[in-house]
Amino acid sequence: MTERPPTPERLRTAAVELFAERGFNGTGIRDIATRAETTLSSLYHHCGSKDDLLVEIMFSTIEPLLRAAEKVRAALARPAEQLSMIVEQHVWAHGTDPQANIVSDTEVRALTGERRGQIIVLRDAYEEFWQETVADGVRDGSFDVEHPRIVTRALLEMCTGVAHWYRPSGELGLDDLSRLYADRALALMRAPMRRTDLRIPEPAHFLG
Amino acid sequence: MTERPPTPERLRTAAVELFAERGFNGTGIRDIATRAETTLSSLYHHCGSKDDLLVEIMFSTIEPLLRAAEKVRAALARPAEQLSMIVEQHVWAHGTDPQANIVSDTEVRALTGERRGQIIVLRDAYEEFWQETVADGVRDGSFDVEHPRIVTRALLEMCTGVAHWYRPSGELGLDDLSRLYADRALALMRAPMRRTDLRIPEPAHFLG
DNA sequence: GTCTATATGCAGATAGAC
DNA sequence: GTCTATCTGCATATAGAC
Repeated sequence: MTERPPTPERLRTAAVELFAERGFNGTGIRDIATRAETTLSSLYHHCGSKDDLLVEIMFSTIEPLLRAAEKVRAALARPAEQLSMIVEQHVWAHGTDPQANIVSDTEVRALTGERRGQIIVLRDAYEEFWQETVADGVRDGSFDVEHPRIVTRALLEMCTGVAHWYRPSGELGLDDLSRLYADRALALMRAPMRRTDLRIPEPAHFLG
Repeated sequence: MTERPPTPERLRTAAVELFAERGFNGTGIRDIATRAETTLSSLYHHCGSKDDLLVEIMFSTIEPLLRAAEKVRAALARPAEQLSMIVEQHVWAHGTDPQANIVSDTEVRALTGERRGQIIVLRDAYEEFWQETVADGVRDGSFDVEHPRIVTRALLEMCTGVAHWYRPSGELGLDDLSRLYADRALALMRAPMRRTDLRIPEPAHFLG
């Protein structure tokens, strides 16, 4: 028999689902408590305010991706390998937990003040890994891109979009999908090689 | 001297700005009336309910893009030209009125029932033009894509992302940016030609 | 840790004068 | 067409018993 997860976990899951479906401002704290099969007081006891809950979700979603990107740049040598790897990680993460990633990507505007700033710093640092990787590839001639900052942002948005439509029941599994995106990232950069020419770890390798 | 626009226009502009900045559910109807320098009753008089206002914004934003895509397929012969043209239109529109497009792309979830369905039908019809264009290009050998439906969706999301960061003061004007995206769309499809090899109208040509 | 009950304020929407 | 005043309900958050 499958046990019911503990209350804090149920609350977090319910919040992620509802924030993703209806948005942060479209979700009431009673909705969250009800879906988690507990009470309002229990929510405040475990999670603090509604804002706290959102920040926790965002932080725990973005931070592992940032760490994984750091590891990629330390572990892999060539820009094409690095870019493929961060693309695959990103797509894999967005396909594995689309809801948490939708929330992290779209609800920054619901935050204000210092906490908003902290999340934006995190997100910008993450984008900067992509930017540096592409810039390296342009420098060493692997990539052929005239406006690398713009094209990199375009790539990032293309990969993030996976969270909006991916379903495990679709035509591709998540590993194949990740490789497909990595291959198309190379195409976007007009790189001479294909994804199949590269040997890199599985998407989840650095996301531990 | 610059005249102040008429009340209905001021209300619409204020709603677009606020919905884009704070989201539909994060915006109060009093905020809209205040920013438009009028009153709550005036808002209801001109625009109907808050939902009506959102639907009107979405419809008037998506519908011109849909019509323009129709015209492209009727006016241009080759898939590479068609794809470049719809990419440029899309990027140009998203750069020209980023806020209305952000609202249209992200606030569908705020609608319910029939009106939600109508907007989704419109949006899906629009995406289908992209899908058909890419499919045609794969058929006639212009494009080299294994999973065209997935890659097309990726392309669409990449182009839509422009609304989130483009500012006229940036490194590229809107015409150059549109051409850049069209060129990268061809790269994404592993098409043999570049944007500069094609002769197509200006981005706004079919958006009249 | 979880419950019921409640404080407080703002949301969308409308009435009716001018 | 635009105003002021107001109806009604739900939002976030907390108090205090068990």
